[in-house]
Amino acid sequence: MSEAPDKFNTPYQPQNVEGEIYKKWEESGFFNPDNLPLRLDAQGKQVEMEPFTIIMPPPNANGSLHAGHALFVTVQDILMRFERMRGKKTLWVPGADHAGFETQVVYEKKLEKEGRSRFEMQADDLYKEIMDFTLSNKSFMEGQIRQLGASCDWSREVFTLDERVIDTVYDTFKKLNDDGLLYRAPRIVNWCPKHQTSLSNLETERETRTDKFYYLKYGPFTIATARPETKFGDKYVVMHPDDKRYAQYSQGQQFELEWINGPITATVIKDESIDMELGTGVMTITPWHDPIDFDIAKRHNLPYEQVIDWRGKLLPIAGEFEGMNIKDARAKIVEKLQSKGLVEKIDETYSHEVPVCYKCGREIEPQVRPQWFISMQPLAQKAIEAVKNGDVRVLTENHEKILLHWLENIQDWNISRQIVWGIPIPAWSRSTDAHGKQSEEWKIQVEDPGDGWTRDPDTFDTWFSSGQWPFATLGYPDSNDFKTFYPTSVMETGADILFFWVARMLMLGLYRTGKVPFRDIYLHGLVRDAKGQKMSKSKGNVISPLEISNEYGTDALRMGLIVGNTPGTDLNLDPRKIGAYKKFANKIWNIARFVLSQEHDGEIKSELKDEFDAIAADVTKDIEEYRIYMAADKLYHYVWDRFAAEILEESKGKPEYGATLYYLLENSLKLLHPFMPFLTEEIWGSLPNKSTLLLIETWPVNARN
RNA sequence: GGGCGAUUAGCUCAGUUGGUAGAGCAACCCGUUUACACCGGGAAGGUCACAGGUUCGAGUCCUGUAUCGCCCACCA
Repeated sequence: MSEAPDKFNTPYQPQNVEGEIYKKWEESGFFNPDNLPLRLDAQGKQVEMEPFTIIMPPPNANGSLHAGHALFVTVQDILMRFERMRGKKTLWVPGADHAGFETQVVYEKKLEKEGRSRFEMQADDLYKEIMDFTLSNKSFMEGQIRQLGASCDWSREVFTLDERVIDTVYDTFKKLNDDGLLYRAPRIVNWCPKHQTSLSNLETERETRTDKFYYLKYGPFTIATARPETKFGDKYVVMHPDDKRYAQYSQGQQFELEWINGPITATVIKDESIDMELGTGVMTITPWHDPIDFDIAKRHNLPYEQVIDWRGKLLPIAGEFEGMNIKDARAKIVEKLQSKGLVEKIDETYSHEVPVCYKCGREIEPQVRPQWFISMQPLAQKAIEAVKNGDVRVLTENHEKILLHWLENIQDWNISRQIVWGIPIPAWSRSTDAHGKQSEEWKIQVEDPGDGWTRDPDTFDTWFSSGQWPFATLGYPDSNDFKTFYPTSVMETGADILFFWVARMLMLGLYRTGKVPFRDIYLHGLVRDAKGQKMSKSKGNVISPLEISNEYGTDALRMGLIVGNTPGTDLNLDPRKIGAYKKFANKIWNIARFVLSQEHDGEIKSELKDEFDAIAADVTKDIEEYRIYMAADKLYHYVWDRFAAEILEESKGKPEYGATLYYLLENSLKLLHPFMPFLTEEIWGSLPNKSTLLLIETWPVNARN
């Protein structure tokens, strides 16, 4: 009888081995594709290694990793370890995201707690403070990614504010300008009065509200509005040209009327965008604070005037209401309208949707502000083609539909943000006075053009730079890495950032490099709590993956995140399920203990080998086709129900099984390694005659091609 | 308003191209004969939302209904 090493006398204790194992892997250098051992064919000739690349979605360096991070690290690590063992030249590029607005919001909350405010700080000081905050979070976060077992190449780690990333972003901005796809224009933007910045459409959410709907007398008309506080400057009344009720009024006709702060002159406008069914079929317009009104004003070349300031207070145009917060002002204004007999009726049950800031929930105040916009349609068109002709494949099919639908209805993208934490926009302006006409001249460049020029104080939307991540990280256009590893193999990320990030990467990648940035898009769903509720701090149901890892072991956490989790659908993370896989880890541990106590002599039983090889082939196919949840489940059942429960029991007292047991153990460890890397590596080190790491062992099934 | 999805055991969910329903947890009975009590054995539990259709055969494909959910959108 052989003896299993002493460590097998106690149950498997992940906390004792994981740190050491990770250190061994990292020090081996094999996370770096340049150091991988050469593969030789049967004739001893060196085999050309096919690249396999994943760019890790860079976690926001503003806090701890959450369950979603643990999920993507696990999925990607499984693919990387699988392909590495299959002899591919595997590169997994880790990163960290400065996460512009997101991080600034986190930092502002911190400032608030300290009784400070960013609006009282110098931009440079604020920037420096957030940088320190971000960098310390970044190194903290890197430790957590290691704890989850990520076999990524730390020597190639990229931060979204690295110089070469910024340079790439600047080049793209300039190219967009040169190609006529960039414009600066006063447009209605989504303005958050709390955060004092504009936001893209994706950064707003909708809330259904029941508000009062006021029917106001406007000269001979009745207009309906939910926002009387915006109506001070309304001097145009608009109706549909075909509306018979108002046929007697003609375009441009003027009339006098008594309004909130006195008599005004109004003008009739006919516009086909008016819905005759809604309200009274007549409305006045507030072009500065409403997108529809803005479009009407633009079509008819009407002036527009700001009524509400950037902090949500009324401007002098409001007369006696100047300086009031719009919320407080509404009731007072209605009171005054009522006293003047201008309120016809009030509908108390008007239900509508209002846009709110996705961070603070405050109502968005549409404001006109000159911003940088990208004309998205030409970019989207290329992306649509790439999806349709299969250059990029989307998992799953329903996400492909969602993506295409969004791309087909794309809107121009506002990439200016009025925050300091981000990449400064490389644009300079000066006003010129040509022929008595004031106008603004812009230059797109990083260097100061000289006297009289002022730099745009805004920064880029983070997603504009993130959208260039795959080619920026790989050193487009000249580096060897770019030539070797681009297009990358898989983009694996959350379905919730399909539009924010994946779609933008696809469009900008195609635009800059002419190639798709990734071949496959693998989207995972949201990680919810055991009951299927969204995790949130306020509910107190947030499950920290690191705590789970400490309690049950990283391998158990990984299995719990994978099994039963089909791509694209949400996953409920139940600690009890993780507990089940902790038991599985111990089961494998004890299988090893038993097998190591046997002599490994004799013949390998061919029917058991064939049976195993069939499972191995099956599992291989599952991983190749991204059914990793199924591969993990199959291994679980083979190892427990077949190998341990039947084969092992059958072998007791029969020494001729020795070689078979070793064969099955060794190869099971290989198959399990991508899923449960720590445990399998630890056992591998205890097998006789094993001097190399399991990390770079050869996968038991040949690659398909 | 438009789009996408879900409905399978008490709970949470799998079920790859259509071929007599599966897991984890919970609940029930039994068992400490040296791999493992982080265990073993056994039994129980589902008209696969509903109604039609295609098929020799449907949880799986098609149509409709109901309920739930998600995403997108400038209705005053």
